Amino acid sequence: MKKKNITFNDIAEYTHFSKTTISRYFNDPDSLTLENQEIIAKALADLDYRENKVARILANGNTEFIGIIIPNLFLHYYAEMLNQILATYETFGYKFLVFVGNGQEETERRYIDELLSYKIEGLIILTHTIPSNELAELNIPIVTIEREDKYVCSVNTDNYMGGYQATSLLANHDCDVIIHINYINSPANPDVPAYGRVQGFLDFCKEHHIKHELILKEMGNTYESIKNHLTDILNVITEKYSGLKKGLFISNDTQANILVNLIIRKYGKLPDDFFLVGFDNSPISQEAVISISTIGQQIDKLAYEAIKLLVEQMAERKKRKPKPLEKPIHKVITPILFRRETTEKY
Amino acid sequence: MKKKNITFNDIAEYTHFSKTTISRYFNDPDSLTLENQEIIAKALADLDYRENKVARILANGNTEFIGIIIPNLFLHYYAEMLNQILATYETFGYKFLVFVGNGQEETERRYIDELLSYKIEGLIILTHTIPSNELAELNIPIVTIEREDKYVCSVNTDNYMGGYQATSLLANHDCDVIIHINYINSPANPDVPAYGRVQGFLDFCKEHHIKHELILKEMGNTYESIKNHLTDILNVITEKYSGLKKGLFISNDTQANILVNLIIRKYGKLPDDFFLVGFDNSPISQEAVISISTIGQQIDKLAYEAIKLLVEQMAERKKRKPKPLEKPIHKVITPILFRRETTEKY
DNA sequence: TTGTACGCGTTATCAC
DNA sequence: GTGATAACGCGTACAA
Repeated sequence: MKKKNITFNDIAEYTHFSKTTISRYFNDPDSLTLENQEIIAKALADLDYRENKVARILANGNTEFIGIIIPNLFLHYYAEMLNQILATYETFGYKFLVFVGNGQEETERRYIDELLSYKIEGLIILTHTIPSNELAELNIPIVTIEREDKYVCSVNTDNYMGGYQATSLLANHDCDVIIHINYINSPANPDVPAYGRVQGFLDFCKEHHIKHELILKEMGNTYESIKNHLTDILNVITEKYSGLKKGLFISNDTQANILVNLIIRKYGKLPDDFFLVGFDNSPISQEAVISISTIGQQIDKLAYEAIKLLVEQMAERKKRKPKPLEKPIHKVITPILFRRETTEKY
Repeated sequence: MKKKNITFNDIAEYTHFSKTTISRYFNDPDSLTLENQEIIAKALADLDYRENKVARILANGNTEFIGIIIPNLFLHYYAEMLNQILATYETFGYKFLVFVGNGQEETERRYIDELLSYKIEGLIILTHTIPSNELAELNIPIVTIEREDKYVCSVNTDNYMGGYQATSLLANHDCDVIIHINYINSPANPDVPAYGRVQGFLDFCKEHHIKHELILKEMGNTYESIKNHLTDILNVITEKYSGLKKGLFISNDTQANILVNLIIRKYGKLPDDFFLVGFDNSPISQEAVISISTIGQQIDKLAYEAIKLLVEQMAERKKRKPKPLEKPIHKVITPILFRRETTEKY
């Protein structure tokens, strides 16, 4: 179909060099004389040559592809993470093949197969679906971000410190009782990094002998569902801890915002006995009707370190005598506390 | 490096068939006897064969790659659009190579070159950077979404209808004056689809002889900057149209939400003489302290129709005698009105 | 139904 | 500095 592609052969004929020399022009130009470089450069322009990396892949095996499987782009956290990951192209030059997981193992296995068939050099996993021991068996450089990571390399936020910091902030405001609302289903799943938030909360409260309550509740994915659950929780708390200064540590800003709105609609303002800290530093935390104090994950750093860790593994693999990692590397990124109106009042 | 890859050759040796037969097993299995299919299937499992699509690309030219250049993933609109585009993998099977543009033409040209070097079969453009006449010259199937599209195929929301609907809703609530706040810089750039919103607003007001004002203002990209601009606008409007029922049509939900919050902080509630409609149906419009009426773009349909239109072009190109489009196809998707508390009150 | 031989566009190896 | 030739792994006439 259509007009023939210009290849090294055409350039070679046109310039009376060999294919090899044309190839060298791209991969090791200094090995050619300057004038020959110019001749070839001119030929490329004359013939309007466009490089074909697919052929290069077949010849040398380097696709420069990284595969990504991400749970969704609905949550700002994931969208921003993907954004930051894609931005590393400027630094590392790797191209990204992106799939959005749907929570079903079989589907995600299909995605991984598809990615492998394109000879990706490494894989970034953000979904929680496939256990890390299975991922490890893929025998390809892998880095996970904020998920169960026992058998693979990973980059995570220091969730424990985040939980500790959030609780500490509420304690500093002399809250009589501190309540942590988290959506993780099981209280006993320490493999999920986000569980660290719970532990940080619990440890701080115990160490400082602060009255506290842990509310673990799966609230569903729709706004209505979350709102209804939080309405119930708000009513219970208000009654149960009436007269006490209440510190609320909510495990993400979306829910924190919904809770703040419920409070505003109930009282017209944030009552003096309510203090609130979210998690994530989503845009919503800043743009809420009352700006929300929150623990921010350094998404740019998480993304950068993840790709860096992946690139290192990929580079190691290309050596003649690659030595595989003895055990997975787990990097930890420090979270940042943002003090806003829900704790500092206004 | 490492253990050799299993290829069709290995399978052929193992099964005493030829490479061709193995190839046929994948591309036209029915041409083999059932028992031979089973023999090969077993061999594939025994040797743990993994297919190599890169080699297939080189052989038959079909990469099944689509390139995407998107402005950012910060705005929910783009994140959701990317999500819906990626989701079409299940329908059409195309894989996506994604780049985030940064507004600089040179950078985006580099991205396009890189994409072309991987022999993408089609290109989806959401950035506003490179003019469509230049895109058209790439001589590859292209579909743009909600951007200037004079010389290329595109899918857009019916922005004119959206603007008309929003204004109509405000008029139905007997607003004395309707004000449209839009961030597009120039009032005279009808090539940008979003300009249709302005035109729809103006036409409705003129047809129905409604007092109106058009506020076009570049507000910057930071929350602080937008808030400051909107604070000024709110003060001016409040004073200028004191005593009148005011209908505000804001060109996106993020800004609408910030404006609602400013109003709530000023009055504690949405005063009876304020009515408000946003645009986009972002999650924030539903989750705002007072849920915001808005014009929703059918992002799923936009994405699906864009890929469908692209796939059709790509298919046409593979025919022995492809006939190029005489002129670009522009599809239009109807927006949907969501009535919420900022107009229906509560 | 199955096999042979060649092409896809580049890189790697070894010569000169 | 430069060139000839063989990979890389699969698809596809054409033949049998």
